[in-house]
Amino acid sequence: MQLRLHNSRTRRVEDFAPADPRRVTMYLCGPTVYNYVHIGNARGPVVFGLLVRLLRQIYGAAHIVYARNVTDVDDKINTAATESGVAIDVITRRYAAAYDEDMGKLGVDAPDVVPYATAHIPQIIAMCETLIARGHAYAAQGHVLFDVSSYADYGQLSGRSTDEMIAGARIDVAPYKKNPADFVLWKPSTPDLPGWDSPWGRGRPGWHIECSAMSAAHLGETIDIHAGGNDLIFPHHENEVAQSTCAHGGKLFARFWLHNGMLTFGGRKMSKSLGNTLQLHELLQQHPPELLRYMLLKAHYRQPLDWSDATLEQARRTLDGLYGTLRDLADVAADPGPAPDGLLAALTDDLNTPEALAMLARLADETRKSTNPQDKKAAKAALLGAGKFLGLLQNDPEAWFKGASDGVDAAWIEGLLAERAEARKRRDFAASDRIRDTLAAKGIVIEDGPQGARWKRIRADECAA
RNA sequence: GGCCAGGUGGCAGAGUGGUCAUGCAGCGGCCUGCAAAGCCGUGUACGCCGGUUCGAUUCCGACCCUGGCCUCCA
Repeated sequence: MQLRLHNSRTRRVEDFAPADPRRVTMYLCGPTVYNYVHIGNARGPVVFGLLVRLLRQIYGAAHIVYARNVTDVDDKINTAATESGVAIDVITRRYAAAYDEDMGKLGVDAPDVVPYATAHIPQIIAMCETLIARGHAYAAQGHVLFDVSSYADYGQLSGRSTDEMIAGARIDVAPYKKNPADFVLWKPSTPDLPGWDSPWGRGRPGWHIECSAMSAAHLGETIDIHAGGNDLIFPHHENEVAQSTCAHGGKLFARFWLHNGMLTFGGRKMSKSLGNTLQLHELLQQHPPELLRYMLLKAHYRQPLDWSDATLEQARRTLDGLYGTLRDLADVAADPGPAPDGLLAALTDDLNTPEALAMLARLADETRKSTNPQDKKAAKAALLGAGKFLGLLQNDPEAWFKGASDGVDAAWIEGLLAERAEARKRRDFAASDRIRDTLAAKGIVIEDGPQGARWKRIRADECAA
């Protein structure tokens, strides 16, 4: 099955083949750990994490090296530390740990390597020195700046010319810059802020050089796939290309560039500066993690994806349907099978998760409709296998419907159900319906079946309807 | 203003040069004491205007609109 991926570098969907199938390398720009991330920040790790799962399936897990960095030196971290009066390393450790934990809840597999910027200062300094030695960077007043005019292809990835950038530069042009578009590789630090000794005095790295240095350190000079949000194309990825290519004697930096679309909220990009963010950490306390994951896979990764209560509710009902199938067929013994070919076909087609999700619906339908026990079991195994690959449908169906304990006692429910069963046996439907109403008032819905009644929780907003 | 995406049925969201996405919601029916769940059935969808074509939602061009980037940003 040929993997096809949209390459931002060529702006086309292309057949993917790694430079070396025994060592497939991929890098994703990870978080800056100064606070909890918002749900939009989770889209990249989730969708590209799924791509890594696919790569591991195709090439073998032992042949994939996937790095997702942590930026733990940054102005925003310093600001957060100053404002909260908490030490910088406490801040970075706290939010890096929270990030790992929350990603785990979202079903994101751990990367093979998680490089920290502060653990790569020597490599960063060395890369700066190389760039200076090769005439691509210069030192000025304790800074090291990349000389944009030294790299003819600057602007190619983002599709802009250097002239335009200079003409339309809204950035403050520092007096020590040769060219307004030159960007910082290294900058001086003050005694109260994190800093490292360097040939240019005590300082700290600029953001862009960190990713170049870390990807080179762990993945080599040319990597197969570099992924990130499309808001990073310029300047971050453009600068990475410039730094890495120039430091490595013109070698291609990333063969495939993958960019995910933005998550929007109220029609605008979810971002801290706009103030329209929903914290992943909080959402995980309010909703099943799987529901959040489903939401992030619902649209194709390059499309914008709008988050709203309405779409969240739709997604929940869709998952209710799938779990309803699994609950109805709880007595069919089946373990998750291998990922079905159709699922892999959808995913190898530039990670078409909507098609993959449509397939879950078809498999669920097939599972219900199968009359032959063998077919039924096979269909359920396929459904569970497809779900497992996507990181979905692995919970106990009863638990999905009954939810976490939220104040309604299960024993009390069971007692009322027993009472109601007696009433129905007497054909005392008035009493029976009274009990149903009592439970409905608590958000419990009864479903009568051949094996007796079962129940599920619904959300408060459905009670009235 | 420049660069880059995108506009699909009530909603979400794939896809395709000429019979089907899929899900949610709705409607009709079956089942049920009544419901719920499930089942069956159900919808002249492809921003606008031209062009190419036997035929375009799908290709080409113009236009309108939306979003992203151009400054930290997944």
